[in-house]
Amino acid sequence: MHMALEHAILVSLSERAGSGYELTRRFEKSIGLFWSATHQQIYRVLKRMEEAGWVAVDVVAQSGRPDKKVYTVSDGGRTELVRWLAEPDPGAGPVELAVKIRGASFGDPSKVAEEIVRHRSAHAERLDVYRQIEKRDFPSPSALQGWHLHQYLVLRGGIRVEEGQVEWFDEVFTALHHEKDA
Amino acid sequence: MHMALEHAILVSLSERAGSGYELTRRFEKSIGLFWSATHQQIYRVLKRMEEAGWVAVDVVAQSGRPDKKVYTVSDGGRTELVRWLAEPDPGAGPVELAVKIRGASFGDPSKVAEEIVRHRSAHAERLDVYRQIEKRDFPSPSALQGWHLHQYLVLRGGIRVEEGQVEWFDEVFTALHHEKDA
DNA sequence: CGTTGCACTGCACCTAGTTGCATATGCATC
DNA sequence: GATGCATATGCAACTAGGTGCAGTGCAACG
Repeated sequence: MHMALEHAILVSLSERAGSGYELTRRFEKSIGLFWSATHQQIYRVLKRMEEAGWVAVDVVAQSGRPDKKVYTVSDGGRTELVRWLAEPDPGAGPVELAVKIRGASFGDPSKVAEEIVRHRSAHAERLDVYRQIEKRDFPSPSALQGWHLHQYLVLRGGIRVEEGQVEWFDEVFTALHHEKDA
Repeated sequence: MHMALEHAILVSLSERAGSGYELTRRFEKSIGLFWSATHQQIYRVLKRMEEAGWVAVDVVAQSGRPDKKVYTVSDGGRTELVRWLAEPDPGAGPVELAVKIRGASFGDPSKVAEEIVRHRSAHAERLDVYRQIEKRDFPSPSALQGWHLHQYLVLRGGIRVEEGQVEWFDEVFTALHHEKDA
């Protein structure tokens, strides 16, 4: 699962321009509820993004503080974000999808909805596999002990995670779908 | 979130001895339902573990196939596994905890149960924070549109994930607790 | 006036992990 | 007999990311 920090930063900067330092704070809070990135990584990626022409820098002098480099998404960055939002990514995890959802307004939300549908079915299939394993290997769970019980509990974790994912995807799709109509 | 692949391998090898190749297959399947590791990484870690005296190697000649190196957990490895299973790790994610649960029988299951309780409360707290944000920032979700809607949906994802985690932790704790009595 | 502390950026080094390639054995298949 | 596939191991090079350290500027505390 590659993190695609670039795109998370593009989304965040699209919402509001900011410096590397500010972005670090944001990743510690709202975005970073499920995502973490050190300032180092952010500075490095910002540099790379600047070289790629995805962002523009603006050095801002501040009173009482060192200068800061405020980054803004440039045309190249907007184009890339639109491309990425529309591109199917079978390897994307919930975190990447959350970034796509959060950035949907900066591209085509219906494309994001399509991606959600694809992932919903992938997770539904996996959930099905888990449930079949559960039925086949653990027909009477209350009798389990030791090692077998522990294996069962881990499987239960997988089932709960997938259930949650599928329900979430449904919620997201329904909401995006209704929004389209409005 | 460092993966602690060493410990996952220790657990897997405790269940059954095997070669690097076999471990790679296992990580693709049962364990790797939520965990991935390439053969490269596994070979490298096995080498490191051998040097650390956690595993012992046994070269086995096979008919019709190249030789394989079968790894077994040694005393040093068992000690380390017991230590790791009992050690609290606030930075552990659900994946690491799943490994601990799966390996509980090779250490002290009640210590693992304690760790589960700790994480349960951490996730319950986080869930509470999310729910407060939900109530405060999105009092009437059905009216949301665009960007605000998308932010809300991501928050919903976080809430669902945490809910699932907490429920799972409860299930695990209850099961481990009953097992203790039996 | 010195120290502490925050805002802000950055370098150098380390670890974990992936990708691509190499190599060897033996089977089945065309 | 060649080609391809599965088993089995490994090296070399690369990427992503984290850790440690360092420096600047200014403000507030004592």
